[in-house]
Amino acid sequence: MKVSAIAKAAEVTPDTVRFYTREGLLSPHRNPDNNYQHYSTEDLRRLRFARKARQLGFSLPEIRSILMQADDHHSPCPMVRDVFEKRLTQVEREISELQLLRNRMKSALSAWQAMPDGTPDGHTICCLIEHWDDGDDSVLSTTAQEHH
Amino acid sequence: MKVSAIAKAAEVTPDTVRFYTREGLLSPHRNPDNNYQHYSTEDLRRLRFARKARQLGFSLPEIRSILMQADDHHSPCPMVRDVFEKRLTQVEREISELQLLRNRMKSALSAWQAMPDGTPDGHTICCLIEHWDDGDDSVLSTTAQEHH
DNA sequence: TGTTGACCTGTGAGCAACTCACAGGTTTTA
DNA sequence: TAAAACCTGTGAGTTGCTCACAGGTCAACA
Repeated sequence: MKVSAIAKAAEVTPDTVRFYTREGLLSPHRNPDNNYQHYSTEDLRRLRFARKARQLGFSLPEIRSILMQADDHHSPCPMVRDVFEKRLTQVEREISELQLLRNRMKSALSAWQAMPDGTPDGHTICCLIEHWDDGDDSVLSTTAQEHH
Repeated sequence: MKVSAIAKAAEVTPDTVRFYTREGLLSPHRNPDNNYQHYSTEDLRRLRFARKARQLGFSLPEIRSILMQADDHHSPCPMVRDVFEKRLTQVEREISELQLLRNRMKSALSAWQAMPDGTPDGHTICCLIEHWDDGDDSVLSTTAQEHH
């Protein structure tokens, strides 16, 4: 298989395939005639595995070490269970932080219903935000940093 | 105020202050004697405003344009209401995607209770992940990409 | 007066996981 | 035979910081 073929088979872009190859997750061989990469069905399995693992929240370095352990005929499963549980905890924390944020946004929004827009007068920039009481319990300090 | 002073007053690091200055959110003047930056209380207000807006999920470009509108004596509030509502929608979508992920992780975890670890045999990498049925409704495709 | 330490300066790289653009070589199709 | 569609690697862009570096400035103490 060439890049586009394996990419289509795993439902990713050719760029992602090339990226994973650079990162050492896939090891195609090269056709000396035209310098093209050739991917085996083994590579396809690895690629699909990597995508599944990504969906479960594993990082690329984590996935790489799982693959390398498997290459050495060591079972990566205990490590997987471990990282997986840590990730689950993380997901639950993210959820509750986002729920907190949502609640605060909703109450801000309803508080704003009553407020006029106002024009900046040199003392206030946007009253909506400045007068928003963030009730900071400092649990949220790193929350909203990673949205799209 | 010098960098460290304004940073402490707004509870951020001096690096963040310098970064925001580079990004044009703050406009200190410079002491020609020693080349140091001097921040006014106006800058402090802007910095605090920016942090509040960040907590609410505004991006730096968004914050910059709010500040610029305010500098021009146009009220940024209508724009704020607009972006804010879009952001709320986004937060709610993120929450439900994360909840979906959490549920799938939990059921995977309990399914794994019964499974042995197994050693890679060339046909399987890590049975835990490979045998995980992701039940992909393609709503999750971009979900787990932005954690820590 | 010297020197130690704490501060300041700007710039450039690093993070994560891609995505896109570029310039050039190859293969397929009309 | 020539255009279209593919392949190659590399380098930069994304977001919001954070950290490192090399060098300049300043206050205090011996």
